[in-house]
Amino acid sequence: MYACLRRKISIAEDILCANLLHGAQIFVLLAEITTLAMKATLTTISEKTGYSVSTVSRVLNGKSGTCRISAKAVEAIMAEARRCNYSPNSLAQSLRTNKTRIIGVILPSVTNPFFAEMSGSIISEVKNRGYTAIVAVSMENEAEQESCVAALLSKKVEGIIAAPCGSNPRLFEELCNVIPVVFVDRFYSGLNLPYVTSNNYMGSVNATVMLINNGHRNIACIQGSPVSLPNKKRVEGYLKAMRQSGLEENAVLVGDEFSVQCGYLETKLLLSRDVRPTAIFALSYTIALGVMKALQDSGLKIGEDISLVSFDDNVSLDYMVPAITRISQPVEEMGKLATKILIDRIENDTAKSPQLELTTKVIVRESVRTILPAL
Amino acid sequence: MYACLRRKISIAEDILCANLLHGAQIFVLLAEITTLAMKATLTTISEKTGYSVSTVSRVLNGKSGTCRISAKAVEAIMAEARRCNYSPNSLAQSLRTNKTRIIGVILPSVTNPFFAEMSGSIISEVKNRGYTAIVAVSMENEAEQESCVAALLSKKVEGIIAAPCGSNPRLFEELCNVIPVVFVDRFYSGLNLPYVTSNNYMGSVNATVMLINNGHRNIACIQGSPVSLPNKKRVEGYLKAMRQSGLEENAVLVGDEFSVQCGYLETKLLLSRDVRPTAIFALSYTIALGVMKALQDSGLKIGEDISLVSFDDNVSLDYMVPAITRISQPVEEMGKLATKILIDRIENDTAKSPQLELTTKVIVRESVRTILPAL
DNA sequence: ATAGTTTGTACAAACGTTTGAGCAAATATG
DNA sequence: CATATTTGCTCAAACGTTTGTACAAACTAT
Repeated sequence: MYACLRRKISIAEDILCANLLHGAQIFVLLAEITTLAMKATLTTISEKTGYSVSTVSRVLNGKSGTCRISAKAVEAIMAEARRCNYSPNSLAQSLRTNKTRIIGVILPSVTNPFFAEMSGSIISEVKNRGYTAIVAVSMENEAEQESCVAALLSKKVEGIIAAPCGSNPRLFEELCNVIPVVFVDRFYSGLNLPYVTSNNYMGSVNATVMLINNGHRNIACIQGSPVSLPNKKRVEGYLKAMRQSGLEENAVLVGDEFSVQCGYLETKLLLSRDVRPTAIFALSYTIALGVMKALQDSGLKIGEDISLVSFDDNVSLDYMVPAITRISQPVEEMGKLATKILIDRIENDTAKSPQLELTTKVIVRESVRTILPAL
Repeated sequence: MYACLRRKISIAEDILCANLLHGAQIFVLLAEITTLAMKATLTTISEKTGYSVSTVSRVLNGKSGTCRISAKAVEAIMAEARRCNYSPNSLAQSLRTNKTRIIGVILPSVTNPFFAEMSGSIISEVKNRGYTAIVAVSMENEAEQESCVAALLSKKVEGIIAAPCGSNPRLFEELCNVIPVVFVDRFYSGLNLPYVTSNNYMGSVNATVMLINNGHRNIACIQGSPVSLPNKKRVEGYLKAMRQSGLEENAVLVGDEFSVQCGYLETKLLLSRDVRPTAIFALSYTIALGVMKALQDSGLKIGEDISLVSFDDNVSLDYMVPAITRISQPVEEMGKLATKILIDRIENDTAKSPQLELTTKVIVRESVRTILPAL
């Protein structure tokens, strides 16, 4: 670990041997390097200043006031700490105090733009609160998710923020007996744990109603993974809106995965049906990309020949031709809120653990055509 | 921290009080919960089994073979460890062994798709090697970057992978005296440290030559942050290719930031010039998005009225109309290699620390028009 | 039977902190 | 001047590991 340093010292020693005449000067060099090499601890500071380790500790923790420490001692200790660039050993601190100030984050992915933004927002908020985040990736794989939890626990994280994968709540059911857990985006309705998600149901209702209001009757919906709770809610919203408008007969629900390929294939199939949909509601950004590809293949123009609405916001959707109308979730806010809830609970056992649904927003662009009612 | 558990126990006690008659049954419940509550340590296992802490430690570390431990002891200890769900306390281990098996990652952002993919690849590779990654975000801010380093050091990371921001190498110059450092994507040419980047220079040459071979003479280049080394290399490549074809007079280099806005504004300005470029080379994905927006504003059709090539790959570029020709970097491989180099160096002081440039690839789509030479 | 070897285990120190308790010396109070 | 209080500090234990050393007991060889 300190290889470079050792190398440097060994070089210094070589120089020393080769230059015995200039001993004094060399010693300065060696002293400097040694300062760096000698990782400062309370003990080294204690030895240098002549104060006990406990006094040094209290001074460096700013307890000089409450613990009656002389100004002289404070000054000497602070000076030495600065000189040797002291930084406390978190490991020892944590071991002693039983607080690591680390929180674990489990996400299914970190490249998917939605979760990328989520992780960015969590990392930054966690840091703001003086904690450190360790983010682990489950890859939508329950076994992997379990291994993430194990890894985080052995690092003694004080709490976990998770967008769980799979439908079996067992892991988290046990986990929440050990440390505080907050879900984000996804959650298990069976577990009465705090979560922050967006109102997927209403977002989906709004999208569908918008299409209906624009004259669409045959609206197909391409869903992602059916076990995902947000997906379920979106599907519910779609079906509800269709039913409410007496269009339940026309509802077409296909798809089984949040992927470009799923969007692509399902669109191909939709286009070969007897009754072609006039609008497609893609339940994720990736699915929408697949839809767009398939429509291009068929030479259909979005916003003219067929309409498209996508769930999830992504800056690139504004650069498509035409720009894609979509439902956006307050991703950043979700991350920040989840972090806040978790840390509040860590620091205060009695803090409330709410279950929040933030509102989604329709971002209107040009991918929805208005169909005039046939008279 | 153990609030939920305490609550559960307290509930259990309530039940106990209320049901003294069914004592036996209740005790089982309490025992179960207590098992969970009592965080297993070497000491607890030692007490339960009657073997000393050292024996327990050796057994659980698989040293029973080399340390002559009886099969009986191994069995008893393993059984108890399983029963109480023992998991070693990493903090104590690390404190004792001076190895944390944590590596720090410093990236300028984690939402930018390039770095999102990078972080995903690093996190996964780090985990494969049995380590844990802590990723910190510098937000392209040198002060923040310094605070990231401090945070990581206090967590006693064993090495750092960084895509540094800013142009001052001081921080990393000092850092590399303390722990191994590997740069990824960006690096400081003044520091002789290992890095993994892609051949930005050749990628840029190739892109420019392709445009020239397609008959373009007025090729504008929109750069990102001029202090960024990859940016510099790309600019060099562009200029080199232009010069080599005797087009140095035609070279137009604008821009100063990797952002959508920069791409947008610079394109607006380019279009208002006396000599309009027939092709634009955007040095990043975000810049390309801005370019596309500006071109749409002006009613110019990409691939017909004007050509566009972008640096960086992004799946959404295939869904633009037309799909955008681009230079792709092996992002995932860069992350994996950097991780491998770092961990090899951590585990083996004498491991080599190479400086790698992976090759870029041209992904040909439909955004480049062939201009026939005027005779 | 004696000496030598092997086997199985325990002891104790160390890693760097934090923190309650203790204790002289200095100061204040009567 | 004797007693009480305050001041400024130190001691020592503890957190959960790892690991070098020590040491009986059980064998083996003579």
